Amino acid sequence: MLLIDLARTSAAVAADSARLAKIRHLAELLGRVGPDEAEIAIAYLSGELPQRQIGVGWRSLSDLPEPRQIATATLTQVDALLERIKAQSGAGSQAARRELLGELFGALTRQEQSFLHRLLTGELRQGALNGVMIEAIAMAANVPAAEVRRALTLRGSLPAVGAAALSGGVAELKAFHLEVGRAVAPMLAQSAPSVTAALEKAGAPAAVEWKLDGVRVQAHRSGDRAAVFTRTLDDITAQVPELVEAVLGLPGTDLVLDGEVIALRPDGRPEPFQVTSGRVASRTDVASLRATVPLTVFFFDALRVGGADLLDLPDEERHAALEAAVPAELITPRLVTADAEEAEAFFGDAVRRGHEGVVVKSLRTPYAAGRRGAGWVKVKPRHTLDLVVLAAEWGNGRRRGWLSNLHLGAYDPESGGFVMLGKTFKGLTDELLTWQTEQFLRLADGPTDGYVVTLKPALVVEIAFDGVQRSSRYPGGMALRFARVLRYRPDKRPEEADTVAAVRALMP
DNA sequence: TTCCGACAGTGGGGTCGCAAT
DNA sequence: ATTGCGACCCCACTATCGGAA
Repeated sequence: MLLIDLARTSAAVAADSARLAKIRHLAELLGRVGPDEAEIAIAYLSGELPQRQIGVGWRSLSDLPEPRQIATATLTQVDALLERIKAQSGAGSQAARRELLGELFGALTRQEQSFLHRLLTGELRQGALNGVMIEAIAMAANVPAAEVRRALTLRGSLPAVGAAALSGGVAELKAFHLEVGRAVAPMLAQSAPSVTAALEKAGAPAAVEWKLDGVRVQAHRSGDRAAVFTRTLDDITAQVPELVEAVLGLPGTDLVLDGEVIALRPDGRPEPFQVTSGRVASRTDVASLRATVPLTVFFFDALRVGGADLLDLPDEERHAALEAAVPAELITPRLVTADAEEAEAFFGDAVRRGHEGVVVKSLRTPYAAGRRGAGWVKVKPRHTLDLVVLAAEWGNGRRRGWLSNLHLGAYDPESGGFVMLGKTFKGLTDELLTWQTEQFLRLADGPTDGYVVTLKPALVVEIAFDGVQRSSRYPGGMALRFARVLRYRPDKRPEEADTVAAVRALMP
């Protein structure tokens, strides 16, 4: 199959806003692809690469050769070149990658170049990723979507699952099983503004567990071997020896456990997320780092214990299996209750201990991997500040033509100026985007045709955020975490905005 | 007919490792 | 030694479609 076939299908998918139409376009193409190219086609059309990452981003893709007129590149040829690019490493590799990219793009037409460029930068923007592709595979292979979804959960790779569905139908899909040592797509949580709201979503009685501000881990043990995976199924076994030892120290020899790894201070309180994140990401000198920034693991779910797959069991039974397999000090603190007041108190206690909040879990839901079902609902406290809009950036995609991304600042009474604390684009409705674009263009303090439009400090906006963290990027040495717009405050003048000192007081 | 679950898109800050400068 | 880039850790929120109610 030719790359141009995929590029044309992608264009058709992007042109139709209806989900069912997108699915039909994708299924039609999958019906034509041969078995040896099915995985490549499925990967590309759901915005992935079979290689996962190849060390090429937006910067390496600047300055590409002129396109050709005739499309001749096959999927196999493109895949082989991407494989060669990925294989480049060491001194001179950037130039070598650039040369191979030139060779690759020089063999493509304009439409193919555009498709591959967007694919490599992760910006396919055709309105179809995994979710839609699952349905398309089901349609093309004439199998139930639920079977495709189940196999994906267990296998973690849609191209592999899709190719199996296309070649062997339901029978081949049913052959996928949980395999110790191969990561399962992790279950995700919805969020709610309060514990009471979360209890309503999950249904009482429910389990309420601490939400730790660390890194999600899936630990596998088979005999005397252990492996640890992240949320995106990356293998981080070598970076977390404490966790490996903890798992190997358990009595069971056939385990898959879900949990969170976090750096705790000697007094037991959690380090800021930045500390845990840096520790987990470090691959050099892990041995000495574990002495200074030790990691602790807290498990909250069990997917396999003693040779039995638990995915389809309700939470209550999985947790019982967890308690039987793992000592209490390695299990996330948890309260089962139907009482909203009791749950609120548990939440308050977790937050006072420095944790991020809680996750409220239905006792009845199976491990619905890879989907944000109402089975798990997270609750976190929310801070707010009134800040001043210092500048705005023009939006992309569906936000093209709108000033979208806000630069936010706190008031500094000493200088009479404003100190930038970060940016946000979240929480804005189309109506608000239209309104603010109009306002910003009136308040522009300089040219409005660049990427950033600087404003006269005049508008105050109420911002919600999760916390203040240390920053080397911003002049005040601090930045907001997960900032989002709640509403504009036309009743406030910029000098009435919150001050730098008030923000500093929120630093951990 | 209305409601709501699931998806995709639109970007945020921080950290590490590596190659280039 | 410093800088830029790619990859990945954490992520919130709105619009939209289409099946559920």
